[in-house]
Amino acid sequence: MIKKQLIMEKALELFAKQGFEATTVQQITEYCGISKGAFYLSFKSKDELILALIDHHMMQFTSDIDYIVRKTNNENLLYEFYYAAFHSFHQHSDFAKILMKEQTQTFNEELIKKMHYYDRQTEKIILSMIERFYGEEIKQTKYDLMYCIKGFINTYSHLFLFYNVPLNLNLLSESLVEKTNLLARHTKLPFISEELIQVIKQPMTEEDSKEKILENIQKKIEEMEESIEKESLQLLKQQLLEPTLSPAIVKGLIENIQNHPHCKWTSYLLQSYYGF
Amino acid sequence: MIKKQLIMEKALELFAKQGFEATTVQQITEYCGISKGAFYLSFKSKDELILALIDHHMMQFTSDIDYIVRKTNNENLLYEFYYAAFHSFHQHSDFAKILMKEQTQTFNEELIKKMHYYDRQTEKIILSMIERFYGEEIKQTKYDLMYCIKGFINTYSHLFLFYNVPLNLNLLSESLVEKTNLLARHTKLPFISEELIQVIKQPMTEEDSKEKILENIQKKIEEMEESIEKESLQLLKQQLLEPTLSPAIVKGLIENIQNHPHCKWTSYLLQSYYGF
DNA sequence: TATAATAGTGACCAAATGGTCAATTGTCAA
DNA sequence: TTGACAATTGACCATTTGGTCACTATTATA
Repeated sequence: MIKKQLIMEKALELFAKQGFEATTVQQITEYCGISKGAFYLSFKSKDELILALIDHHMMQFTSDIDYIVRKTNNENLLYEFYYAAFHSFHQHSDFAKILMKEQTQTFNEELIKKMHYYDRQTEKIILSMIERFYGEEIKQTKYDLMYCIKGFINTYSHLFLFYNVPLNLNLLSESLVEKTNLLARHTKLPFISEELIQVIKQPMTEEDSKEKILENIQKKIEEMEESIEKESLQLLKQQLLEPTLSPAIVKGLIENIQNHPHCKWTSYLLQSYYGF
Repeated sequence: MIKKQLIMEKALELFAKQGFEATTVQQITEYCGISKGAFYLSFKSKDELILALIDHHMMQFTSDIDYIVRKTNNENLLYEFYYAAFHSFHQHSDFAKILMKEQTQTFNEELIKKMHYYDRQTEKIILSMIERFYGEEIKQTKYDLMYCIKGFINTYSHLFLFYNVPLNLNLLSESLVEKTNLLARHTKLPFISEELIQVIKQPMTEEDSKEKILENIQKKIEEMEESIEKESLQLLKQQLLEPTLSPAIVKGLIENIQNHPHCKWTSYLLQSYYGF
């Protein structure tokens, strides 16, 4: 299990530097100081490794951003969002680079699906954020605004990911807040209509079904020692199988696991599921 | 020579669908209905093919956009720019897809350099456009604006490149003009300063030296039959070797070759060189 | 028609890659 | 110390890839 982590960390570095396809299993094992066989004890294939990397980091990123957006009050909402997003990209710049590089690549059907899935999650978060922040004001232009925000993050990330520029996160975030406000408050001419969004959404099929959440919870329960968090998870599992608890209690239970470092994604899924 | 074109067209399709690395020479030759040997008669290597593709299309794109920006009066400048850019992307969507996919990939040092080079050209064009259009007004924020425009094009291109959405180019362009105007007229808080741009520009070294332009002109002269355009090229070549003509005449000569389908890039280079 | 020159073919090659597995090494309870 | 079990190794394999070249077909020329 610890070996798995070592491989993931080292491989991440190599993938960021050379790209996924261009990095050989040999290189990875050499860089880890292990044998080829040992690699295949931890991962069934090279593909499984990249998939695991994507999952690990995107779960982290998505739940982090979601948490920030949830907990921040309206006044600093946009700023905190941008700050958190860029901070995360900066801190995990190797992963962010992979994300940029492999974004639209086509080797692996499953990988594409995963990317799409997490992309949708991010869009959902951004959308809920601007709906809360601007309210009715942006009803007609919210999809455009969401796309622009995504575009800003993408474009400006390049600056510090691929050039070694000194990064003033504070200024960057403030600057983008200003731009976002301008677009939100004065745009009259949206391009992305509701129906356009429907067309785009088509390819998304995989929903977070109850079964998938249960599976996730079960896994977490198994790898966790006795604690309040574990008990909360068990109760939440029961609740999913047979609803008996009141929403307040459920929310409290989710709150309980929120801060456990291994349950961020689980709590994100549950919050999405229960619509909190 | 005609074979070369066939290969480029067919390969473009495959690259767009599967990516460069994932497409084998075998697949290309089969798709063209030729033998492997024939492929290597036209291109020294697979790398040379992708390089040729990039050059061909980026020269086209860059000089087209530059021409549009030059010839359009201020009133419709932004609109025409966006329209032309998206129109070009749409018409050569296979190439645009490759551009997106291989954007930040690292296989080939030379390819990266090429991409950077054309990227800088595009930035130059956008910058000159907004400087002309907004004047002093955006002095402090022009680099941010330029990045946002690039970001808009990137972000919104995805919509029609990777999803089959019906495309209303007119609406899209108008919508982006509105956004651009908002950002240009009201942004007070730039992020990208002059010195930041200098840091980024560092890696660009390859300038369009006189020698490179001469080389290009010579090639065009050789593959051209007798015509006004050829004569103009010969005079322009002379002028580069030994300046004797007045600027007005030079400008006229460039004008002459402007419309020849094979001289668009040459005329772009000359205009850049003479600062017209 | 004969000859030369050019274009095109596809079997073949060396190198590299993801993945396997018999053999070796390490661990630890008895 | 032993021996059973698990972890680890790296030589090995099948396959694929970009690229070559001796040979054939076609076209232009005399």
